[in-house]
Amino acid sequence: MSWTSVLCQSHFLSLPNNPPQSSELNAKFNVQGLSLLKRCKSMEEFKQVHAHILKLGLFYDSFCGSNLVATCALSRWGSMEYACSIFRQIEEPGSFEYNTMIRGNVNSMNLEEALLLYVEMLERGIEPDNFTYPFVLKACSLLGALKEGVQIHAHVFKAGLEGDVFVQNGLINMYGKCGAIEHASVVFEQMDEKSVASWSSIIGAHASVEMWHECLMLLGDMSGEGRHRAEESILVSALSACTHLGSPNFGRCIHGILLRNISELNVAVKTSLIDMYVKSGSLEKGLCVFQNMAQKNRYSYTVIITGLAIHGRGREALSVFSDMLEEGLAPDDVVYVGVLSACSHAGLVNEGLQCFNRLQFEHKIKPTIQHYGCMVDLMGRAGMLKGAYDLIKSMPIKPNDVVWRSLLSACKVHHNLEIGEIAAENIFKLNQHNPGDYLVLANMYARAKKWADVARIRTEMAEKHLVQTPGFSLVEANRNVYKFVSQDKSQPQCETIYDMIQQMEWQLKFEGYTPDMSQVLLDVDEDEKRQRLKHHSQKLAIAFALIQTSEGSRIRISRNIRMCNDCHTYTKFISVIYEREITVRDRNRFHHFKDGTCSCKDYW
DNA sequence: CTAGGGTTAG
Repeated sequence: MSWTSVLCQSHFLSLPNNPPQSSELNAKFNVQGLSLLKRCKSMEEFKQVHAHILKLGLFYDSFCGSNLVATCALSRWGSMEYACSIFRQIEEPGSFEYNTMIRGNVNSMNLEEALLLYVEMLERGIEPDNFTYPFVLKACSLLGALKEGVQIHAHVFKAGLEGDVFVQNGLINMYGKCGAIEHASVVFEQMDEKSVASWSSIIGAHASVEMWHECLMLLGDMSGEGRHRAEESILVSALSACTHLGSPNFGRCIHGILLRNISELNVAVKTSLIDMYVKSGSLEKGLCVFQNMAQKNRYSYTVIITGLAIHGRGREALSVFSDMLEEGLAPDDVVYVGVLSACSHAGLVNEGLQCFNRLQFEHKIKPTIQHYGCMVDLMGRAGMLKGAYDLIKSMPIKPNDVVWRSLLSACKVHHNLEIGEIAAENIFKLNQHNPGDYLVLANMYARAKKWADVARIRTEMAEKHLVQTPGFSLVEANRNVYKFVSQDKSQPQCETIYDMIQQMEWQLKFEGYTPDMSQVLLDVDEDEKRQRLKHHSQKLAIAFALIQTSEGSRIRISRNIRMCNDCHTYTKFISVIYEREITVRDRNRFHHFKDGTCSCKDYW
């Protein structure tokens, strides 16, 4: 039996021990050896084949050698170290060998190594080609190495490859990941022939620097061109844009596109969908998608837990969290932010404290500033002001304005001027000068009848030219969004709205509502205060929606700032009197008013 | 004669 036929029988263990003598046989061996190589299914098997080839003295055939490296570097079971050791034995590696090694290193995230190989290649006078650049660019993008990326871009020009579509895509990604979005756009715009990958890259790049509006514009441009159909990755970026822009209508359109074009949505897409629905107010839709997911991962659990949290459904959030642990998924810091904020929004003090302990001691996560923020919030809302303050003082990281602001607003709710002053002072010390914080402090002084301090704060505000951003409420009706500010008279139906307010007021009184003026900051008499309170933006928006939308339909309102206590109570009454579900979204969470109660259980 | 190119969520 000749040795070649033994080889053809495919088992390397039957390789002969005597190397063939003639060069013709040697060449034949390479063909057989190669097919053998390619059939390897594990590193173990591969090493044995390799040993045999070495023993047969056939290694230095460059074709076979290259394939050895390629197989070892690129297959799923490959080992980069081993590939490297073979690579280093090749006397004159060419661009194929370097490309292979660079790619293998990028795949296994040895990014610096990949770049070093690229440099070595240049030093040895080996010309990188159109397959080299996409990989080294990817290494730069994963490293966020803008400086190196720019250099490589220069090399691309020198090599005359700036028109290669794959190189261009690589450049767009590299610039995008390094945050140099203008450069990414320049490359993109200069492309003659854009591929779907180019669109995906440029849209993803805009998403990664949070240019949400541009994301959606680009998607529009792409569809307008009509040459490429949006694929999953693009739509994930677009969904994320909708979520951040709070644009549920557009989000629903994208859901439609997905359903029409893609048969089975992947985990990433479903996760973005859930996030979009939940953050734009449709918790139920989000839950529905979540429950229909065959496989879930950390991301999916995070969005649903965070979603339940912002809707005030703390208990359910905790139960989903325990499902997650039961599934064997390890929680990370982000999931815990969701869990803790769920506790804080729902007033689950003991559970929150317990989770904070588990996070540190069971799951060995170092609490971040956000976790501390949640805990301060949790304790503060529950009236444990001293505890919250002590926690801040004991933090191993420097507290930021967000943490102090949580404490400040807790002090406002629980009327603790002493700690409130400390909190405010610390915010100002961080060079944060938000009119809102000054006003909260002024309000607390006013309540304590410390008029001199009120005046002092007001002068300070004037000196710093701080003007409070006016609160507004957005409401959807007749497929349009209408904006109301307090005391708004700019709407054409203004009179009807104010008449409606009168009518509502009458009914409210009948049901036992009394205006709560404690949060009106203006220095005016009681009558004037009462008058002002009546026409807060949210009330105008509700009146408008009651007139404009069909009976029994849900009213959705978005606000830029928290609503005052009075608007909260008022809306509860309206929900029962007019039999409407009303959803109000403020900066942090959703309030669902129904049958006279709010999902936040007056705890927000 | 060889391998190979982009991207996705909290």
